[in-house]
Amino acid sequence: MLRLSKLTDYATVILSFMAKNNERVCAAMELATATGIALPTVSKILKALVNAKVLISTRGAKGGYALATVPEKITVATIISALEGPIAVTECSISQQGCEQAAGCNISGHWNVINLAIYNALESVTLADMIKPQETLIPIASLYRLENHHVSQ
Amino acid sequence: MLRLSKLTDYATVILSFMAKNNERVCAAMELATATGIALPTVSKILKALVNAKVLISTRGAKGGYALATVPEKITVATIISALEGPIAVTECSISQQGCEQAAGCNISGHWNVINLAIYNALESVTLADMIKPQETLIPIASLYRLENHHVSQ
DNA sequence: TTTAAATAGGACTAAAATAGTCCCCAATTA
DNA sequence: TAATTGGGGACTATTTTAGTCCTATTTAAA
Repeated sequence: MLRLSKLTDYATVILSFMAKNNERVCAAMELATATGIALPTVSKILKALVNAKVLISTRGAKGGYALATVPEKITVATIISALEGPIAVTECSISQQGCEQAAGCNISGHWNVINLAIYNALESVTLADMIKPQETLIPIASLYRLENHHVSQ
Repeated sequence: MLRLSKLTDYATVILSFMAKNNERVCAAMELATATGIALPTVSKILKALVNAKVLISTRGAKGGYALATVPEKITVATIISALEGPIAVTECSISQQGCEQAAGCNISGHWNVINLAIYNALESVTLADMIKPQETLIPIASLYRLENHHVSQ
């Protein structure tokens, strides 16, 4: 299904909330309450986002988290990478030493093309876009193409 | 990491082999031998591809599997959908009834934009492309952007 | 008509990845 | 110095994925 993890999904919810309160420093507890996500989970996500330099943290009383930059500069690609590592659809795209199927497989170059296309798509949407009211909502009809290919497995 | 399943990866290897032997009907056993993937696993993948109408099967002695159409018409998006279901990065993109975070989350429309971008990328590469010798190999340098965002988690 | 070869379908087990929780430490402020 | 807040990492539980196996069905050929 080519799915993102739940944690990544949560991260966008948390970051969206923070973007709307742009100036403020938010404590993990506050974010947990605001989003309805359990505190330990929120903490885990925030730590990953700090490591990826998406957020800046302040320790101690009155501490908390704040966006490291403006929402316009935080891309979806960055958020996904922060929680899931590099964006690559196959293992062999990451480890440079090719796969065990080397005999039958010489298609890694093509996966790279696909990776790049996906990366560009993810890089083109920012946190600022995500908190916009959905004027840009796309017509339902165009989504049916996605469903057409579903096969119960 | 936004990763495809191993089975999907195997499927591209199997289909690539078949595309190169275009005319022939291949038995599961033959494909297992050619690709080095275990027979039961190959079988499972072939069944899914038949369900998705990517392959046509013939039962009985001298039976086997053949491509349902020319490699030019089999897209990566179709192959992925066959093994993993619809291409959608978040749960809420699939079930139309929104998520539990409804209060804090009104970004599903934006996920849909992302889904569509990814889908288009996957739809633009065909099985025929994948079996081409890699004249189109992209420069290593352009991939470094992907790695930059890696964060150990 | 029988036998062998092959797929269909689904149940089942094993392995791996993900999600979620918890604890103890470090830093900051009042 | 006490209270508050994040940092880091270990740990458990859950879910998903991978992989195997069994039985039925179909077909070609002996």
